[in-house]
Amino acid sequence: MDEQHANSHYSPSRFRTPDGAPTDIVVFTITSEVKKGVKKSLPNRTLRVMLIRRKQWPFEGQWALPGGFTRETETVQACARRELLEETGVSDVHLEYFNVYSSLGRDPRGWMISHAFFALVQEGYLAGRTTSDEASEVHLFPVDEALSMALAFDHRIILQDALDQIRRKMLTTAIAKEFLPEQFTISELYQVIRTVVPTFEERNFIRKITSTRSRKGILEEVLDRNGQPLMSNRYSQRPAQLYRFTDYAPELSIYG
Amino acid sequence: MDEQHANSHYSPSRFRTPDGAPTDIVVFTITSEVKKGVKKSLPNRTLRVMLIRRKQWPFEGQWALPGGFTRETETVQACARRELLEETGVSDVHLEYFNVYSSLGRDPRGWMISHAFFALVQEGYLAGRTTSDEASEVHLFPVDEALSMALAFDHRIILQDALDQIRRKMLTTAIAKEFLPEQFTISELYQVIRTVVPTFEERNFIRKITSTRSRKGILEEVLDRNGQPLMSNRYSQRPAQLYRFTDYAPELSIYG
DNA sequence: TGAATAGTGTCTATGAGACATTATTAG
DNA sequence: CTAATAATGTCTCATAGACACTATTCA
Repeated sequence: MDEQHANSHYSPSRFRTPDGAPTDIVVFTITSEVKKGVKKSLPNRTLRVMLIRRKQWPFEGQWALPGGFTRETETVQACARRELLEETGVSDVHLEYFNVYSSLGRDPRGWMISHAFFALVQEGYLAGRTTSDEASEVHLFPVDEALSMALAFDHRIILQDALDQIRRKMLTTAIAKEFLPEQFTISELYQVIRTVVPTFEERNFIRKITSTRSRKGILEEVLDRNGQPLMSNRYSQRPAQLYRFTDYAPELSIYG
Repeated sequence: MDEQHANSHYSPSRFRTPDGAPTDIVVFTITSEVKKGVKKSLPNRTLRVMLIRRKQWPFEGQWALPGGFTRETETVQACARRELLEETGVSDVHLEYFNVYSSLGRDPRGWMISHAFFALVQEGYLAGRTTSDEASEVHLFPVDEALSMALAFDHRIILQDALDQIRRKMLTTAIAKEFLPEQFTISELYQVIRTVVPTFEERNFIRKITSTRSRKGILEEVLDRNGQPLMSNRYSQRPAQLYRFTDYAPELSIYG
């Protein structure tokens, strides 16, 4: 294990080294329920986070974020991607590093420096793994509910930080697309934003987002083969124009 | 060293653990030189980064970012703050974590997961420590120059990432204040922004930044004891109004 | 026809952007 | 007076924000 430390100039090996570099992954998803008894209407959407009930010490029986220990053969990003695949079965989703947690005593097993990621996953991708069975070892909790629970380790803090991050990014980047199909209506987009950031409110949302000049084209209209506007009536009587995100990322500034 | 691992349920201890958790600190500063032969005029400003010449293996003799190994008695943030104080003598400056670096083989000494911070320091705070003596072991390089050098480890990548970060933050937050005195003129602010983000250009900068209604007060005018506007003629014949940053942080959004 | 969502008309005040012009002071 | 920076005048057009109104389709 110490073959790489042969060089006598290497002083840090005289000190204690970390007992592990785990990753913690905050998996967010938005679930949709159709309003019952109503005709075609927009679904009720809920921002949820995936938690796993721990089976062993420490924090046995408590809910915790999924994650695991980084191996010497992988980067922390690769570890997060591997753990996400192992625990949820999903790959090719938005997975982003956001902070490190190293407070003393955060893990009774020893000196653990944890790297926290958030993942944004479509509800459909998690099919089967997260039944509504409350006795399950894996469950999707509404974020508000999860924040009020006694989670393992410092996972409540990590969850809160992750939530702050995706709220900021929801308004300043196009990550809303991670919760939407490739083609969507303006109302769907608005609903997704509001589900993550309840304080967001724009009366004339459709005006602003579709006024090409100012937004410079964050969205573009979807056209069919004949160049005609493509509409959807999935959530409404009257068909609505479908849009998709472009690659354009506007630069934000407080100065102009 | 293993007394905390007594519990038999602790499986990760069977695996190899990291050989260290170093921090790397990208210390940015803006140096000013008065234009010679001119009367009162704005100084030439340069964004610089602090590098240290390594004295031992690995990368002996090459320039590297300051930093050091995290101890078991401190968080990585505390480590960064301690190293910054030890290597530059400064405390109470803006120090911010921005990324983790764990690619395989990035450090020939072993499995090192490095935590990267950037610090924003006023030129005056570094007095004495960074003489213009090229033979010194510590030197402030213009950022462009540093990026073209063969730095130790993956420090060129870390430096580039840090630069991207502060460019983004310069435009979306009030970190410009870290490079300015508490009271400053609009021209000084504009110069600082342009030094960090050369592509930034606003013809009517003073109009936008001082139109209270739109900016909702990022800046406020400094008044003297009699409630009269306080002016400065440090850089100009005609005295200019002094401003300071308020606590207001506008929320940015691509949607409205 | 009513419910539900989609989308437009219209008005005002404000802001962005461009450029010319004036103001203040040192030397 | 000139150099150098500070600041305002003025014009046009776009956008924000508010709110009323019309449009489309299903059941």
